[in-house]
Amino acid sequence: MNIGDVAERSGLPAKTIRYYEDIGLIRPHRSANGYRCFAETDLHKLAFLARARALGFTIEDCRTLLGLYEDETRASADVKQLVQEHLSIIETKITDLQAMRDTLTELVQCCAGDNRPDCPILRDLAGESDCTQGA
Amino acid sequence: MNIGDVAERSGLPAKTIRYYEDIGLIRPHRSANGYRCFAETDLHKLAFLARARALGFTIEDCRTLLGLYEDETRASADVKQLVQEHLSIIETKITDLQAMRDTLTELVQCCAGDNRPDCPILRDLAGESDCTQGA
DNA sequence: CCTTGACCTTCCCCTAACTGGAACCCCCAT
DNA sequence: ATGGGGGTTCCAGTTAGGGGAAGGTCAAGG
Repeated sequence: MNIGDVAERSGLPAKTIRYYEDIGLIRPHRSANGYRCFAETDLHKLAFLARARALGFTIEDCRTLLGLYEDETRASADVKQLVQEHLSIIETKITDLQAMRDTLTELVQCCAGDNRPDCPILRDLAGESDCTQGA
Repeated sequence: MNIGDVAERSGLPAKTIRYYEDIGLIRPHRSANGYRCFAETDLHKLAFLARARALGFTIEDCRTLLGLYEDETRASADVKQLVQEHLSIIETKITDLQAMRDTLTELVQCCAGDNRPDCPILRDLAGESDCTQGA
């Protein structure tokens, strides 16, 4: 298969696939004309990577996961631990974003949103006041 | 004030403050010796930026917000709209992360996490099976 | 007067994970 | 032979700074 075919079948852009080769995640063969020549196993790996990336794993996590996947003697505990660490990073991000959302929601509710300049959001950012009353 | 003082008082690293000058968010004066010389208004702006950044606004958002803050003829509607757009980006991120979390949580629960190689997480990433049973 | 240490300056490279574009090659159909 | 749609490499840019080098400045102490 050429890169266009695996791109379509894996759902990854060709650019990304070349990048993954660059950083050593995959090693497709080359045809006589210099084109990358992908086997089914390469496509399989790319699909694996696409799914792992979609679950938010970093590239380095993906590298590790791929290594574990190919290691028939792995311990599932190693996989589980990696995933749990990733999960806790995600939980932290969610918590942080929720805090932002809550604050911003409150600010938005306090702002008249008309054509007058008075704005509790800007006052808050300037540290001048709480949201519910004027400066 | 020198940069160290405003760094401490604004909570921003000196590096960040220099960067903000680089990209035109602030314009501190210079002393005769070439040192940046910050007025209270600069410190005020930096605190504004620190708070806006902590709420997840991009640097470009911050630039716009600062412009609105300094524009006495602004309409609060413009501020509100910017914040609402930012909010919807945050909501999207939260939703995405929650979806990842839910999937990963399910996968983790299915994995024995022992020293055997059999791992439903890897099977899932490989697209081989659902989580609750072997391949 | 000299030194020491803390502070400041600019400059350049590095990060993550790609994306866009330029310049060029290859293959097939007309 | 030529046009279009593949493919190739390499370079630069993205966010929001961080790390560190090489060097100027200032105040205190010996």
